[in-house]
Amino acid sequence: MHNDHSAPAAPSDNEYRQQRIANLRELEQRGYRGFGAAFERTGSLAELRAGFAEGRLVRAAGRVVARRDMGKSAFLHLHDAGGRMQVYLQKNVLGDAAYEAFRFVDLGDHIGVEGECFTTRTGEPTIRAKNWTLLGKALRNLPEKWHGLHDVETRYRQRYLDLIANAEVCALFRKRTQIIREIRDFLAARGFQEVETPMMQPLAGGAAARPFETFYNALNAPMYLRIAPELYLKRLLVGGFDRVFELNRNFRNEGLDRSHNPEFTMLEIYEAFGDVRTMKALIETLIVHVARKVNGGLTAGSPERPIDLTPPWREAAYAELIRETAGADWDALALAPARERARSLGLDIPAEWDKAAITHEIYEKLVEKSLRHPTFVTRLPAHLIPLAKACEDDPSVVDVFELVIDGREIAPAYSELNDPLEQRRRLEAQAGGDPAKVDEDFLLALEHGMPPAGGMGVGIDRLVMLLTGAESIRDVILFPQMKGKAG
RNA sequence: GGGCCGGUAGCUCAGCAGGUAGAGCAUGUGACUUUUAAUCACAGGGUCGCGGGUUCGAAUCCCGCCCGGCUCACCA
Repeated sequence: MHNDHSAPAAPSDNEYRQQRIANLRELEQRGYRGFGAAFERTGSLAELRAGFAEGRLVRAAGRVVARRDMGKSAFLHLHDAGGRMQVYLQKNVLGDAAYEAFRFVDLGDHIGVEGECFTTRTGEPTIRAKNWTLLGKALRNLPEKWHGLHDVETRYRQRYLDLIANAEVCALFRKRTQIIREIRDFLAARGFQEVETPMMQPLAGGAAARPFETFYNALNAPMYLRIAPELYLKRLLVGGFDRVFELNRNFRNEGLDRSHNPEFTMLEIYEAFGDVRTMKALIETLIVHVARKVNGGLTAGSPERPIDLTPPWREAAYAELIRETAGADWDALALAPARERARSLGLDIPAEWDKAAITHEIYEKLVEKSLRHPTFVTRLPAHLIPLAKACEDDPSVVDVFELVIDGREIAPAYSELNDPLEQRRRLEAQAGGDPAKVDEDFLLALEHGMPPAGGMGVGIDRLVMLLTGAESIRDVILFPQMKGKAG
């Protein structure tokens, strides 16, 4: 029992909190409301700065993040999500009572001010406050103004502090929002209909992963959080929706690391009468479009590791990439020399592995990681992917691609299997003889006829990592999963 | 799960051949009506992640645990 499931501890107390509560009481006695009502602003701080005009009367609100007190006058910096503005307080302008009361405002408090715009002799656009009002008292100290908040654990656990202290984090999450909006607009403009399918499912299908389990009392039945929306989206293809997509959360009861969070955002797209080639054209156009919109160009990744998204992207067969890494004679090698070849490439190969397993180890450990710029890997071995159609010229490989960028799988796409009899054989094999694990409701839908279709999944968090240069999935999820804190 | 690194004031960090815990910012008091990392003077502030052990004495050494980061492995 490592995790602490008890109720969170009461907030810790300290001298700063006591001091701030005392200041709050002091302000209340002077007629201020500690936690004020709505405050009509002329604009956000960024808008006020953009529309700055000497002598203009404005109303501004924000968090006090810096304060330079000089006796009978003081400078403040107000801060909001998009910008910053300097405010000048003068005793003879505000009057004695309002000026004195301001002594009890702390860094971190939200205030509103009204006053005229002017420029200081150092050239800083500034509001000369005629009056001020308290909008929300802060009872806790903020991270330090200069060094900011570095502690990674605090940044994730108390993201609001990260957003206050680190402007680039704010900018990254704005970009994430923009990316998702561009994707929706792009797909809508091409006739794709956004749909919502169940997140709570009686069987967790459409992928191979451990699901989170819960219990629905009214039905007296177990339920699972979805690991993929795929089987419901295919039911919609049967129903005649010919272009659908869903952009929402999946849940997988697996480990946590730099590229895995138990809940993550997935885009799944299905196009009736298409196949893997229509998906290829779609994803290339989509990512190029989004990169141009949010990055202003086709360079992605981090400055240390730039990625060139200029189309057309490379397309290469799985076997071809293996030969590039393992030798042109790889296909002809017998098991023993193949094992020796793989070991000579630095891989740890157990003696009992067959050649297909060794080949895939080379792909995962050497080939995939070396594919920095976008590459469509096609014609994967059929045994790896049970839900795709076989290639017509070679039944040992399937008609799919995996889009790999910066060594990470960004989007797999298939020519979807629409043969209900074949689908039943594969699902029954996957269920390992347990009929309760076969999604009969899905098979019933398929038996009513699903058109041929191209389908694709796009890991949105990983796409955001690519377009922002983030190195951890935790940097692109506002509230990433963390272990419970004990001790 | 293995290895390595880390957790000290609200924040950023020093201190670790064992000898009563430090700095900067922030906070408090005082001075200052164009500052912007404001400046000047003085002051307060700590369960050194948690629990054991060794020792006259532990932030420091040893053991266990918690949390985080990197990395390898595993799973998909």
